Amino acid sequence: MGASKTHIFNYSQNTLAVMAKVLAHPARIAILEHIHKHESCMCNDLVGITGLSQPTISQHLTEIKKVGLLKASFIGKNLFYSLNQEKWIALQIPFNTLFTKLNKTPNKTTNEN
Amino acid sequence: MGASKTHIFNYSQNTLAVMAKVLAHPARIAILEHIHKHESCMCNDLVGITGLSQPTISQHLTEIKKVGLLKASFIGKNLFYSLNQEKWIALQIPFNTLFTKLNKTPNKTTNEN
DNA sequence: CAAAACCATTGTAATATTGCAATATTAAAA
DNA sequence: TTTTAATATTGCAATATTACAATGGTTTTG
Repeated sequence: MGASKTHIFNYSQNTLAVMAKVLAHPARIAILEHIHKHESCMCNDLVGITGLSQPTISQHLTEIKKVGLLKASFIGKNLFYSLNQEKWIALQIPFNTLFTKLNKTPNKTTNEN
Repeated sequence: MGASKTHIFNYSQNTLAVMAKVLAHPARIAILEHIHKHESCMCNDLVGITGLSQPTISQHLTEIKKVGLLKASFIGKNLFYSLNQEKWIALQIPFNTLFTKLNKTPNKTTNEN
């Protein structure tokens, strides 16, 4: 069937899965790291750095943009991408929520999810 | 071409991507939450809870097992899965490393990745 | 032993993802 | 206005993922 049955699951589960998917490719992690390290980047840089083709990089950037993690702005004449810090912080919340929840021994007396 | 060019990227990037991929499906998040909440589970429970078929659940469990997040043990006569707490804690490290690294304004004087 | 319960595996189909060549598109420079 | 550059989009091919029916292997019950 191929398509995930997202309707079965709750909002938190689906949201976290979407965020995780963005981090689920090493190129996108490398892109995020590079963009942050250089504060921003003219994204043909990424082609040279990764060795991936320009359309492939563009595609990965689109995936990262889709969840709002990138800000685009002109510096002088060129378009630069930079990390949307607010979104980056926000992204950590569902991860940390799950991390914390599953760290502790569950309390049987409290409610269900 | 369809296959990720993992050789282009470094160990941390590939490792994090693999971990993220495990969390990149709501069913696997639901499974992890359920297993933790009930300490362990007889995994036909998950079929009833999610509405996914038994082979699909089994497949997702295999994915989670592959990264070592599950421990299997017999309780009485039945096979129960439980969360490998050590692995769960360990999984958080690369995520938090990336989270923290990209939180701060990068220090231009320090070294490259 | 036969039936039932549970789970894994296999086979198959549908859809998604990854990647690149070719081709737009857009904006600055000549 | 043409050329150049940077990036986006389209089209296609290869591979991966998701899902389930059918089947197989175990173990427990009857």
